[in-house]
Amino acid sequence: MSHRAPSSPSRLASFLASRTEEPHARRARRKEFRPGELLDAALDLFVEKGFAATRAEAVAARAGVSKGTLFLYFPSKEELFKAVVRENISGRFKEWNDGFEAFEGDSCAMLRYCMKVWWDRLGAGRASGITKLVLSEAGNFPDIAAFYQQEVIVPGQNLIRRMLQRGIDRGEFRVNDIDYAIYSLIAPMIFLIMMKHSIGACVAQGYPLEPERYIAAQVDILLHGFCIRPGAAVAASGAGR
Amino acid sequence: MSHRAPSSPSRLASFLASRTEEPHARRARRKEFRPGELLDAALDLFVEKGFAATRAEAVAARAGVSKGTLFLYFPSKEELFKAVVRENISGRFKEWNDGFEAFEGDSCAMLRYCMKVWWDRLGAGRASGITKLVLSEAGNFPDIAAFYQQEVIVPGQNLIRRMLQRGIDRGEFRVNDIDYAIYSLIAPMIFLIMMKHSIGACVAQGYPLEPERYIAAQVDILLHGFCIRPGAAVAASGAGR
DNA sequence: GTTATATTACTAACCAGTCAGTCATTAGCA
DNA sequence: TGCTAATGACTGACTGGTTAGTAATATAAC
Repeated sequence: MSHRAPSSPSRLASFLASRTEEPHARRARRKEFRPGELLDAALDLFVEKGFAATRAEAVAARAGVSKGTLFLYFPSKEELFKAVVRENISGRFKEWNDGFEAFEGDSCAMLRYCMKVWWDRLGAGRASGITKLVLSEAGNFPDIAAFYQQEVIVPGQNLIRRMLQRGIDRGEFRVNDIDYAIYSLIAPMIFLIMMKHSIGACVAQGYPLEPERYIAAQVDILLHGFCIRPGAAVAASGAGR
Repeated sequence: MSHRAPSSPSRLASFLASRTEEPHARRARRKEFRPGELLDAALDLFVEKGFAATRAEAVAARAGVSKGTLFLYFPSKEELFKAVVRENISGRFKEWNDGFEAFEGDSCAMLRYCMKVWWDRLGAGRASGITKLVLSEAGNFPDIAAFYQQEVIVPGQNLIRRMLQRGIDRGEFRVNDIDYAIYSLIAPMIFLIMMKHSIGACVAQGYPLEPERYIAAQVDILLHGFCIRPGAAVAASGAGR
């Protein structure tokens, strides 16, 4: 239990390092690695069980330390969670913004590209479970909701808005109500996240919802709604994948 | 606390009845009213706090009884929850099916009509909070998830599928992938529910998401994607509202 | 007075966060 | 090189508080 094998590359590195240096170290002093290992364990458990149902002791155990050590590095469960969000989501916005700024090509292709990038970099990984967690437990933890709102939701919506605005400015998108058109992109993403981390993950359905196929279907419909020349653009970008 | 004023019409009726019949009845025997009052209180609290965070004692207190009485009528918290679902959701499917069967008119109008009916009868009320709850806590309560799956999700998806099939059969909808087109309808509904009962309800945003406007925007985009003659149908049904 | 209904007090089990103490490590010294 | 003292990372029992469900007791209704 306390000497379980690590599952991620970064954890593997420090694990092997500690093994070779100190073959039996049950109480090894590894100050520099603890925060990262605790964050990694916390992400796993928060995604699996949610915030309220994740026990601090379980996080510590998964990181190979005792509960006391967890509270040595993070002042509370809530601060631990915020650190997980910063590590896995908000800290990566700059990279996504740069990718958006650098994009060249028509806006239909950009929309399709963004959905794919979103899935590859966020949706498909563990981090999307954080979004599910926040939506699920916002009502019971208003501080977390407010934190997530300003740290993730506001920047995310700004990015999508600028993407739509680019399409309008270039004369490629026909959008009546830009404030609500944003949700046409967000809703399918949120739904996919909920399916992946909720009902879809625990009920043995006959239909496991293939993400790529789902995204393709949603994007096709969105492009019919947004694009001024949908037929050409949809066919072109569809062939490009 | 135990004699708080009731907040819904049905509860008001039984409350007044008990007051006039028995002016001081602290321990009145009202066997026939208890289950309904408990279910009503449970719906309120489950929607407000979720399943895990709702305390059995709070449900009992809101219904004006002690905790022991709650367990006299429902063998466990989980059975109480299932009874709430039957009372508020699965018990109403027949009515919705009948409404669908009786619909006359083109399929674009039907799609628009169904979204509106869904919002008026389910989304706008307390019952939509149950859907949010199940999606939020499915992972921690697999029995509840399985129950909801067969009791609500399967019948609901069947209804939507038949609606799309009707559009295809009548030559009004162009749908490539009917299994995934279903999600194009479900995703905006689920997203709206999550906004209403999660982040949207607890964070003081500048944008409170007007449901009717949101639904109108989504339906317009869907009709552009589905309808074979979107221009005419969208304009016509849009004018009809 | 009997019975069905309702209450209260209880059990057993949880869990975040604390703190007094342990022990691996290292700095200082001979 | 070998010994001792000081450090601080780490531990786990403990506190104070929580809650689903039960059992003994009380009372309303007939």
